[in-house]
Amino acid sequence: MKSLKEFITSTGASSELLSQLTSEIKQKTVSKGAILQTSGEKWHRSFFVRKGLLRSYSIDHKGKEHVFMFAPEGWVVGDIESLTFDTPTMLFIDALEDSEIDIIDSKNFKILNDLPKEAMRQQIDKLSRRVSVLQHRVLMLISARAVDRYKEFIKTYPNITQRVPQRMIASYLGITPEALSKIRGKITKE
Amino acid sequence: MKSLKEFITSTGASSELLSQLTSEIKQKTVSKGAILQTSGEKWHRSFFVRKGLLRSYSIDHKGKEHVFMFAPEGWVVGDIESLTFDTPTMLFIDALEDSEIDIIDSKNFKILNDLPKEAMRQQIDKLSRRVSVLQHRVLMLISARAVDRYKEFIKTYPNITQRVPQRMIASYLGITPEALSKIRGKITKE
DNA sequence: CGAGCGCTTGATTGAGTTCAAAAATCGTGG
DNA sequence: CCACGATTTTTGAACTCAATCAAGCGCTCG
Repeated sequence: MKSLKEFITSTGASSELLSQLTSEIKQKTVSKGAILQTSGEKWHRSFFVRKGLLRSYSIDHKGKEHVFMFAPEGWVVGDIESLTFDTPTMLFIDALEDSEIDIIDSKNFKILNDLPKEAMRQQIDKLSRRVSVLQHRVLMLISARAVDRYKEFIKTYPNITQRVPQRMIASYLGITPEALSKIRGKITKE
Repeated sequence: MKSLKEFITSTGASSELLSQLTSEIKQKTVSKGAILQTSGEKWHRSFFVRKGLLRSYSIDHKGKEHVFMFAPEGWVVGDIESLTFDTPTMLFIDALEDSEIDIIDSKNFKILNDLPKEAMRQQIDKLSRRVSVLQHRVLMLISARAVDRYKEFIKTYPNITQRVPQRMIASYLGITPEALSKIRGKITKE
């Protein structure tokens, strides 16, 4: 997977800007289980996944985890809310596999506003894609039964389905691991 | 409420660009119940609400409506998915009140890419806010009971709560009108 | 090799749905 | 401005899907 810097280079950023980025985007290797972000604080960084798999999730007042998203190769994960509005995040981020990541901190995020228009256009495009995905997920959550949400998930993310424990998929779908297990049982009988 | 054009003027767009916008952003008055967009087709326009209240929603295979969002004054509503990826939309849009709107069609959306950086930055900001809102909603949907989702809703959108029929709020929350009615009954008893 | 973690399976409980019907509210024509 | 029909909300009973609680199995990794 290309690094974030390579992506940005392709947008025609000035070499001056690129050298700034070089010094501020840190490449890092993390091992499975590593926690990259905890809730309750203001975090001003996002993670670009070059290799591996990250996850963001919240923990409710009962101590229950709720998976917000999985981020495989090429994805960016972070808390746009905390980042954009400078509020404490609700999200934890950890590594589900040994991963290679680029860490983009908020200074860079401000730099992103000095990027060429093409890079901004890409940013708009990425955010639009994100909105689409979330829109789709909201509609599924308010309109479809657990079975159908699961079927949709394995169809949309067959790759992730293989790499992630069932209980996390259940969490992503908004149901308990037991419920998902039973759903799977019924589906395979069909 | 300022018109969309006024917003764009404030970003320092060239007068040339503005005259283009003048000819392409159509101001319109629609009355309650008017349907502005239907699903199944590719629509390349968004609606900026200057006054009134719009709603976007999907209809499932059983003919049931599912409210995706409410758009009061100052909001933009449309299907970013259809718009960005040129796919048929799943969303209907209609007017819940007599409304004054600016219609931005996809040509203008392309023009938006020729806007000053400041306007693009605003676009990024708006999309980020949208992502935040959706993120929050997803987390509520997968982690909270109907009661708490409702309490959150009236806290976040007290204004909309007054202007919209219960059944649509129920739909937005992903529950039936009957369930919401019972929840309200219990809450007021407390 | 065993302890713990994750998945399964079953029994029970509870939140929310469905169906039905009454009560309240809204909108419209007269 | 009132009255009436239509829509919306409320209430209730029976049911269903998914949560909770609990126990057993299979893996793996320490």
